[in-house]
Amino acid sequence: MDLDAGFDAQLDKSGVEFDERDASLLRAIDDHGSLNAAASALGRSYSRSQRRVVELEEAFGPLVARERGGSGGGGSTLTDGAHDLLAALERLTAEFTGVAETEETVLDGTVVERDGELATVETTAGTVRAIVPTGSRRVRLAIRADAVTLHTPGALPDRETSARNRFQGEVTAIESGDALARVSLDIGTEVRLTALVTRESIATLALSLGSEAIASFKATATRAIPAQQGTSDERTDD
Amino acid sequence: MDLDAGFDAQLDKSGVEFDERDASLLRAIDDHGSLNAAASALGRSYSRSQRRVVELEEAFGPLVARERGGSGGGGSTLTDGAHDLLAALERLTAEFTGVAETEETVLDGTVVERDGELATVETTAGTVRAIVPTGSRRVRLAIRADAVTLHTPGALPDRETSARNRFQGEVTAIESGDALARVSLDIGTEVRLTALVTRESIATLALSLGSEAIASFKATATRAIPAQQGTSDERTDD
DNA sequence: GACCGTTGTTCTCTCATGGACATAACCCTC
DNA sequence: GAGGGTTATGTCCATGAGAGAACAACGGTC
Repeated sequence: MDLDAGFDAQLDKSGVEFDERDASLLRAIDDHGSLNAAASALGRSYSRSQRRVVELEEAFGPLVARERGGSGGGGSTLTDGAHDLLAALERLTAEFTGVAETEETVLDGTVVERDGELATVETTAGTVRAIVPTGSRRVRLAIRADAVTLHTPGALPDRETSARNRFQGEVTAIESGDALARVSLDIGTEVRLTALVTRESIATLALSLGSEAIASFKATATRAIPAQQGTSDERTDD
Repeated sequence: MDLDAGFDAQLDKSGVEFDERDASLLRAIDDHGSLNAAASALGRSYSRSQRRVVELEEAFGPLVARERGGSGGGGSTLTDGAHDLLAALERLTAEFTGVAETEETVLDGTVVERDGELATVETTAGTVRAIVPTGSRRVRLAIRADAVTLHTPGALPDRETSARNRFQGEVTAIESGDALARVSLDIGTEVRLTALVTRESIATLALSLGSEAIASFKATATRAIPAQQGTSDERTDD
């Protein structure tokens, strides 16, 4: 399936959403030194852009220091708040991009024990600790490939790390890119557990097809979603 | 700042975007057994909903098995493809939600070496290996709290794990929730490195205020974004 | 064959978004 | 005081999304 994951990131405050379109407007103001030049550079109307700035400022505080009259007619510059806002959205976008591009392993399971937002989930591969939204018993766990750490068997101390979801398995595939590689592990389930690691790590861990490796991932990095009941017939939970 | 991170997840195929609104339509069809009942249950017009289904199917393949005439006049059910699509969007949404809620530590740095998409970045806290988009020298690293693993000092084998970004520091704060806790580490920089771990882990690692701990995180879980030049006065680079 | 509730198709109407344009206010330079 | 380029504000129009209504086609049941 050539199915692309996309998104539209936004920062929300007091019901007003600051999105990528707003960000490009602020950046254009920063670049051109005036709201007028910014709008025309973006091919947007001045009036809408100006009103949007006012709208944003009502929620997010001062963003654009505007000056009219004076030599050159005036101009506008961004406030520190605007720069912070831009940086925040940029960061959020980067994070989302990471998620959208990252492959993940999916395990179905049932919650057997819960302690607040954390739960113990029984899956076909074994028990997993994960963050589970309350109210769901049958869940689907998504484990991001970049959250999986690989180790050599026997080398991992049992009690001295905070990552304690652990599966041992056989390496069934290694796909190498420039500097990164995707390692698939057979952990006794239909689906393979994939880990995204550097090629460097593959060398130092001496990984090759057929070799044994331990994959570990943190409970806090494992998010669960309620399993859709479409196929299953169970609705017995609370 | 009570600034909420939000998003709008969508799956893209052949230029058509399948978003949450489409998902709710499919779910309503699944629930009510007919496109007609689904549309009116959602308060939408039938004609639009019907057209949207056709539009989606042109890109994503058969989604709704429609039957007209017959006893009861007919009805519609979802295909397996539709269920898969729903599950995929649900998963993506769950992932994004995780990101939006997760706190992160930000480090500024400069790229000193690059190997494909992977780069070595010099930061105030030390050198970090991270995934860096090509073309940027000054970057800002975002390290998600749930991607940071904690260890007791000395316990971590040097060469036998694939997580090799490592910082030792002193615990400066522990905020405990029900089952999770946020640990702040002083790693010699202004900003604290925060890790999201289970309370259980805090106990087994014997963490307390003032104790030393090692934080490690994978290069592949560390994404960089080009640093905006706004506040800084350096513009000497390319 | 009539009935019925569904799917399919087409039309008009409304509403929100945003561009295009005009005008006023501003304030420094000349 | 005139000029000039900016911010600020209002009005008109094009576009698209979606509601609503009307009507044909369908294929079981009665």
